Amino acid sequence: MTTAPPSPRVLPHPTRDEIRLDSVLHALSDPVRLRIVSELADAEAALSCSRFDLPVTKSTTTHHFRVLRESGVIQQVYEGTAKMNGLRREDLDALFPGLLDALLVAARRQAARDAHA
Amino acid sequence: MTTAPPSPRVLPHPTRDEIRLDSVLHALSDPVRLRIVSELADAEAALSCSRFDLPVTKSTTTHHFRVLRESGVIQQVYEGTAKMNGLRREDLDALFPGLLDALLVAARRQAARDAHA
DNA sequence: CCCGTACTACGACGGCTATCGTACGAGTCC
DNA sequence: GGACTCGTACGATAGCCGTCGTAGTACGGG
Repeated sequence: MTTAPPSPRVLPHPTRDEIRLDSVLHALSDPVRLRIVSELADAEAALSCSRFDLPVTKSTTTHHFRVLRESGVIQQVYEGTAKMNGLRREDLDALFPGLLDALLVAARRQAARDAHA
Repeated sequence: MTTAPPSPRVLPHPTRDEIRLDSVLHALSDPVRLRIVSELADAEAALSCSRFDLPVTKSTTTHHFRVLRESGVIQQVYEGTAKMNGLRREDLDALFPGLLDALLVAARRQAARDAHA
């Protein structure tokens, strides 16, 4: 058809220079997204979206992953039907040294406090 | 009078245990508030609200300071007509070691990038 | 006592956003 | 081709939030 058939199989990511601290913090200020990032960091490898057991529906999950991608926190690539997610650790460390690690430690501590409750 | 005379001169703060990472990150995800925290860290001493030159009205300023206080990021005490603000560095460092420093460095780097733009 | 300064309280408004359901497209496997 | 899985797009909804203006309170000084 006349309709341009733009294969939406490639996803837009911000370049390293386009990553903004405000956006990163906003992305991480949601409990669901913080949890995603924590699990991703523990995995040390790219995970498909469906590998996460989140307390929201699939629609909402898609939304959260997009927020993380558009803020530059994660990288997403299609692999067959699955979409693999990986932390953009290099970029984040280069831009904001120590921040990601501190955030991950903080998230772990908060989770521990919550468990003890 | 019969009216309980609750001197509103003392402000409610969360205890250290009540400080939540989600709330802290949310508080810091606003550019205005991040800027307040940066200036506060540079000052190394308590500052009155009016010491800040922010691009919002006084009403909004009050709002932002309240968010920071209620999330546990800053401490506020009245001193005459002024309200002095200080970072809760000890509490934050105890709860989330390294986080505040990493955030301050990140904020400084982001500001530098913005200036070069 | 009156005024000025510092900050607050309240209400309003517009915009963002987390959530969902449903309908759909892209790949894989039989 | 047909069915199944993974993920998307779109619309709707409800709640939160940043912003403001105005009116008001608390404190200190003349």
